[in-house]
Amino acid sequence: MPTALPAALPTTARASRTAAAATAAPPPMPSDLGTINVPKSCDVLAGRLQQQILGGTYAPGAALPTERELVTTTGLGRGSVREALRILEAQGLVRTRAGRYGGSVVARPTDALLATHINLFAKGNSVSLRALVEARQALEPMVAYLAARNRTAEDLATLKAISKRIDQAAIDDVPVFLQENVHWHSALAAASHNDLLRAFTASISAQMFEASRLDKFASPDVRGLVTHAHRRILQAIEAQDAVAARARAERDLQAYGVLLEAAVRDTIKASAKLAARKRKA
Amino acid sequence: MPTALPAALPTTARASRTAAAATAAPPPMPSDLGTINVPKSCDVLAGRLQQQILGGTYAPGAALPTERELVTTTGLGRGSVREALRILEAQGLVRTRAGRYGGSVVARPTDALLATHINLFAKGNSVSLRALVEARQALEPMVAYLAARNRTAEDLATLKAISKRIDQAAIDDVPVFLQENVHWHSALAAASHNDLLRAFTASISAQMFEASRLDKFASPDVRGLVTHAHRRILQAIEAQDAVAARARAERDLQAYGVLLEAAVRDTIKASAKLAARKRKA
DNA sequence: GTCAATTTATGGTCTAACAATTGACATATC
DNA sequence: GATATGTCAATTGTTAGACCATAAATTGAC
Repeated sequence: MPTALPAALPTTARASRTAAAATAAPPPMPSDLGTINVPKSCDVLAGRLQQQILGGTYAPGAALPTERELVTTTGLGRGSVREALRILEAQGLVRTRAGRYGGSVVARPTDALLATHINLFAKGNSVSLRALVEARQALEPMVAYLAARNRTAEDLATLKAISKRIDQAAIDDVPVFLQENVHWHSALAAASHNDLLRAFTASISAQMFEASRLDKFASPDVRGLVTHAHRRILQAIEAQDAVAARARAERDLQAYGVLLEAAVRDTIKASAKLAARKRKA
Repeated sequence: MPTALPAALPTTARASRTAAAATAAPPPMPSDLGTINVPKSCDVLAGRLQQQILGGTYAPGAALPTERELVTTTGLGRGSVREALRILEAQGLVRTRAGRYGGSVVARPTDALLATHINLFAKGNSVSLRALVEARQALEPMVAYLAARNRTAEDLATLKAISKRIDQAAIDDVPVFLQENVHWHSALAAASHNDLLRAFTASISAQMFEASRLDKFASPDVRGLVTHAHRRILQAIEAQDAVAARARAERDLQAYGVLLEAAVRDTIKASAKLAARKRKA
């Protein structure tokens, strides 16, 4: 028999396998045991380790016990231990390396990982382009505001360099233009010095990049609008005028949203026309 | 020898184990092979399945092949297959059940799961309360705006019910007050009918709830301010006046932020005083 | 018809073994 | 001495096989 583990399962770990009865915890009625939930051993271990990592028992960079140590201390099999480590790895809390002096070390979840998860959520739930644009309209003005307030000289230099590359590419190199555009938004978010907004923005920018590449939404006049908007926002950030930066970001995003909606409408019309032609033939 | 798998690893799966050389892809210089990255078989399988799920090969609700089928079709061992499934499970893309006619079925990543990952990111990177408040200041006005525009009659009824409960609890039941407060923000976000904003808001609300519970930040006057703010926003949402809803959310969040900062300053002062007293003794 | 026992395909878990990886150390070569 | 090269050992990576636990379908008793 596998060694019995104490039953507490951290709530942050993962969704429970069986739906909770009615509204959350069942009241302790006499002889009315609530729905019983038997967690997987790997989930329990992952949850425990997660608690310890977040609780500071293992600082970032510190080495977790080796797999075989975990096997002996927990009484679980190596397979279960490894599954637990894969879960923690997917959460970005550990990094595992093979070889002597290898093993699992505690890590901080990266921006990129959070962006991946946001991406999965959006794709998995078929989040509309409209919702994406709305989220960006919510975030970017605050990002611009904070960037103007908190930017360093280095942030400003980075933004200027990217802006220059965008101006050059806007003339004739659409792929580079779009790519550098993503960089601009990332750099802006970095300048805000707010990790959460930075991660949110990174994910949304990446997704809008995909969308605009697929929908071929980057006509010369849109490119002109974008470069102009960047210039104006950059000026406000250079002057550290937070209120102006926010106002300009708001206005330009509104214009961008209108343009995008028009483009989407056109695309839909075009595909409808195409479908009609197909029906005729 | 383990069966050789074709080498393409989807970029969305996980961070690569070895750092990429310099800036992204190394140019194809003669005899300059880039850093070689040998992925784990479970990561490759997880990536493939992820691609198939997102690509529509398996629709939500559809059953994945059984573990043993995957073992035979991929040539991998069962351990690797199971590790891949744990990764997908952590990403919220599959749900696995034991027993006959059990197995892994494709799922949509839930709000709660995304909130968990945002939570891990914030905790793992020690994101400041200030950053949290700023993110909320960015999101909530847009949420209120959209809620006023998109709310259904049902949304409105839910918000009213919660608002009533908050008013009652504000008088003397602080824990319930705080908990219902989280519900309020969730319901508001739900009324916006924007999945992304809903998930973001849910995570941030939950984290602020924790923070305010720990910091005992809920004095009677703060509670009064909050209930008043909710009433005003609710009125705008009932009237479907999006602009007013946004403006009120903005104003109230600003006030809230100021109050919170003052409270944090007090807490710091108090703990400093305490430390000073300890040094004396 | 209802309920309990049985069946059986599935995931959950452990053990055991070997392969692959990788950093440290020792050795050889110049 | 400096720089390759080889060897070693600890660790993860991976497979194989067995058995247990779970749960839906089926069967059978009443």
